[in-house]
Amino acid sequence: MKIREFRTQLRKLERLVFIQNRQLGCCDSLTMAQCHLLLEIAELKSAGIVQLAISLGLDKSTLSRTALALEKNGLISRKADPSDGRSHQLRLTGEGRKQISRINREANQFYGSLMNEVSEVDQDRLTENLEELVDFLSGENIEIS
Amino acid sequence: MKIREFRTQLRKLERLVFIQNRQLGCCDSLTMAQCHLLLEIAELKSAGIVQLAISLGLDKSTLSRTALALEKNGLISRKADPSDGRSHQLRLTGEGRKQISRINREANQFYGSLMNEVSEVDQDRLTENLEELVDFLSGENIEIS
DNA sequence: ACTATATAGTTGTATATTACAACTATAAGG
DNA sequence: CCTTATAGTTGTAATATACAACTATATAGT
Repeated sequence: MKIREFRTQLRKLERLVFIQNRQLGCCDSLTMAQCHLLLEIAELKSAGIVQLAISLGLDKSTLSRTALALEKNGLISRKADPSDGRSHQLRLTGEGRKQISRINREANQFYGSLMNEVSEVDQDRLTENLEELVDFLSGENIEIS
Repeated sequence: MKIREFRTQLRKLERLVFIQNRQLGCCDSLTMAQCHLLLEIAELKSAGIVQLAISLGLDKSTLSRTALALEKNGLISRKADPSDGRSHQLRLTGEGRKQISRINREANQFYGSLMNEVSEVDQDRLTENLEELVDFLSGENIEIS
């Protein structure tokens, strides 16, 4: 059984990603939590606090405060949901989109320089490996042949 | 270029691992940092604060305090290094080893139940995939064929 | 329509995680 | 010995997070 080896590697990966995230530093102007939230809002286009809390696996109070910080920084805006008086939809502002570009540029540079070290075939394989792992850890592995 | 896809998946993996770690909860008696440190000491058998700080990628002050907590909980002991009066070697106590067993039992159960969902061949492939990713992200990819 | 319950979000509070800087004590090289 | 390097601790501050209590709005049952 490979579980022990698997777990050891997973811990290594965890720490690597932690350290790399800190080095990338989200352009030095955002905290990590803010950066994660910004990227998630970008992905969902428009979302409320509770929805974001669920999709990031965090408490809604945490998200409420992090979103407030992003709003103060002018990176997102909130708009009352006309169909539900309790809910506010969060969206990127123009400045938010610029920030996303900066984050992407830095991250692409970092991961791009790693990718340049390996062949195109390996690049594809690494990405597939990663997807497979994500599916596996999500418990969405039923259809892996 | 697969970078964008790769990064998206990496963020997903990050959150998955974060949430799963919290659910596993290190047997409800340790914080996550303490759990990581305990596992690292188990791996190194015996180590000083600075060595652990380097191998975990954290500041020595952080490790100093986390180690103190583990010591107070009776999970590790420290012994003055006879060859260097500044250094203290940290080691697991019997209780620490028991805790490690509990952590491993819980984690093996969790990952084991995921592993049971896939074939043995896939289990091996997933572990290899993970190793390859760790090497890639470490920048130790020079010899990947 | 009225009341009970559920949901979206905010705020108060506490804890954990971490880094940086300043410090003490010991080591090692000249 | 004197200077510099290293191991570890302590003070301080920022970040990250959860849980519980709260407000306001929505929805369902009667």
